[in-house]
Amino acid sequence: MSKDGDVTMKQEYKTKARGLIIDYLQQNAGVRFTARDVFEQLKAVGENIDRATVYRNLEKLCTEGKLLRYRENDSQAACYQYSEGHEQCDRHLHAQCLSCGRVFHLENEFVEEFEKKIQATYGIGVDCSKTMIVGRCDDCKTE
Amino acid sequence: MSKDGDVTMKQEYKTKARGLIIDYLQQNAGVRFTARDVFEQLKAVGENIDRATVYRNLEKLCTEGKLLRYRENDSQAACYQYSEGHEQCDRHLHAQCLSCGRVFHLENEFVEEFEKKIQATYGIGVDCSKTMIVGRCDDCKTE
DNA sequence: TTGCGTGCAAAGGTTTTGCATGGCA
DNA sequence: TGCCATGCAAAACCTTTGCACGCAA
Repeated sequence: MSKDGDVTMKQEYKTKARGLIIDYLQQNAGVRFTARDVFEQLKAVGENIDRATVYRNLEKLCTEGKLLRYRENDSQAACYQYSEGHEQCDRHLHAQCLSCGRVFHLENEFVEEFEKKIQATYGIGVDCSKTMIVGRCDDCKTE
Repeated sequence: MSKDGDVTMKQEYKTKARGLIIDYLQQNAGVRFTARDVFEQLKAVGENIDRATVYRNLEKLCTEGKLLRYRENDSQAACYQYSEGHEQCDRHLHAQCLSCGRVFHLENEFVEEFEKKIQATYGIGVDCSKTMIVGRCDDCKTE
């Protein structure tokens, strides 16, 4: 009888597919992408990794907190972003520019203050991994 | 030659489908729902409104600003919420409990403060109509 | 009469799932 | 050997689109 919270760690293998996908993340750190992007990029360089494999790996990385997943209003596909040096993305809020797609990590005191006030005023404990502040960054405002 | 920004108002008809959909919104004010929910509820009461018609009407209501549309991380389907008395939803932020689905309208001074600080610190002008703070409300924490 | 809204059907894109196979430890 | 990851194929969903028809103004 095994449960999710099992003490024994699930074993993991280093596979070609996973390696290629992680390479993709690192080469595209800070950039928004979809599962399709990964799939097609790998295909373009002659690596035939299956769609399902891409989805399964991205899902896993999200679960581990290494990858940020979110959805944009105008797109059916989920977006992902990998950020080198931000591997605890479930601990702080994020904001995204809907024009250039960049994601900013709001690791700031006033943001924590904000979360506390939301809790105090509305009784809502904010879930950082599922919240995305959306707007437009200064670089894109002049466009 | 007509354009989107035409001076002449597009004509609108009062139709059965639209009436039924607006009824649904009013009966479900403050509740999160999907296009599918609307479709199935109408079907359940014997009203065979087409899926496409539901989508088209919801889309239109969103464009008019009467309806809030957003996407949750874990669902492929878009979510909608109608709020009686909150017809200027593009002016304040919202927070949603991912357990019960309720949406809270953050019409509060400290929220505006927060938006200003985001602008000042990160250079991002927050778009309220596309942002959803996600978390868990007190009522659902005990569950 | 005019033109918008609807129903219908079909297509397109995204994501998941079951199963057999292959490969790493 | 044992078990996880992958590839493959199919299915499930969500959403959009084109077209012809009906109905309100």
